[in-house]
Amino acid sequence: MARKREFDKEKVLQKAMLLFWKQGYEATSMRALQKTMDISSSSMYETFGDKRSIFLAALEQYCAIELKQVSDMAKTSSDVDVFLENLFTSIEQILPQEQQNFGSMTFNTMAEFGMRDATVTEMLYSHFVAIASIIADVFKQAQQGGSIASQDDPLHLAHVILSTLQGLATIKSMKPDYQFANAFQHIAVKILNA
Amino acid sequence: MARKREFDKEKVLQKAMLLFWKQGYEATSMRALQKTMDISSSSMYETFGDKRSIFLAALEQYCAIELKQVSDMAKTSSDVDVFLENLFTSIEQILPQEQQNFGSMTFNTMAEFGMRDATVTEMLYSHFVAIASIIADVFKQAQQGGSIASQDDPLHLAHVILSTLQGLATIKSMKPDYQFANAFQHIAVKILNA
DNA sequence: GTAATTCTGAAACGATTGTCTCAGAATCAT
DNA sequence: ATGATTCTGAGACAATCGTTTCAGAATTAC
Repeated sequence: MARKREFDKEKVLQKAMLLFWKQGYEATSMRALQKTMDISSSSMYETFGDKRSIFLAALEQYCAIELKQVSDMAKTSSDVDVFLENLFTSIEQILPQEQQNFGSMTFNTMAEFGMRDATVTEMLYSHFVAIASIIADVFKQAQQGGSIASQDDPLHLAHVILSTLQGLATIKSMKPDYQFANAFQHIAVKILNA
Repeated sequence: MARKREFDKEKVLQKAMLLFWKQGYEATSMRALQKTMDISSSSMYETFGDKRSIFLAALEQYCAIELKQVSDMAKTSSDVDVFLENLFTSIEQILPQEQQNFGSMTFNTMAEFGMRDATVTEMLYSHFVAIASIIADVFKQAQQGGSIASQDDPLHLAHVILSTLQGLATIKSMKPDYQFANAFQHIAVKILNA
């Protein structure tokens, strides 16, 4: 029979994801990708397909990681304040091994792609909705438990806060020591009680 | 003496700005730029310099337009609610002739560049701070006049609301019929009274 | 061993990238 | 008209782009 694949598909894809995340789609060349993934170009094309396919796979992996992270936070957070705290902390390090911050890959991709690629748009939006839905569930329970005062639709609250979070992440990707970061979380708490 | 320049530098630059805004930096080629600006490549390089220089000039023009727009709104809006209304409406059309939405060029550029170019970072951040400062002034006056209830630092409020606004603009650039857009403005009003 | 499969690395494909050059047409002041 | 200046348009530069090919080494199952 045949030789087995020598590299871990997921790990190699994660390296690609990190590069796309850091540099964006257009600024990332196949040669840079290949160097980072540390496999031959032939293996790269055979395993993942062309550049767009690699990007889609990388974006999907990013979404899955982010979704799991928020989902875990929703499960383990003792109350809404802790959950919010975790949410705002999470934008500092989605992947533990990386110390630098590149913002949110989904938001970066929204900004770069706009409506150019229907597949990308669909992925990004359904992911955004999924995350917002998780956050909304936490808010809804908190409303019912009386721990937040706002009577607004929890889904509305979730969308606004998620968007604010992404905005902050984008600013911090450019200005890591952005001095107003703390204000965001403070005001987010107020939103939930207005 | 010499022949005069036949094209309007500002107008040509605006065409470049629109293309960069729509497509981002990397996705915009010099040939596409030249076609859009509708001048010869020689004139292009002689008048504006290389690609990065054109981009910097275009970004500067965008910032100036946006700054003036927000500044005008701050002056003419009768009260905070109207000002907020205008702010949220403005992301639909910064330039009147364009019907499609590309989000905010400054935010898009933040996402695309990150910290790669110190000059770009400096431009973007100082612009962000300038806009936030204008918004903060409106909030401050409203606080003193008693038309908003929040006792938070108006600059903090301004930063959060501006970031939220940019986040919304980014989402709408991908999903123009984003169904939660209205919730943003509604919640923004609540922030100012929490 | 043999046969099957998958790796690598380098080379090459045409297309496109950013940039520059230059001859000639066009426009100006005198 | 003359000379000065600035336009245009086409073409060229080396470099890089995404992608494909292929010979040979490496690893597997029998």
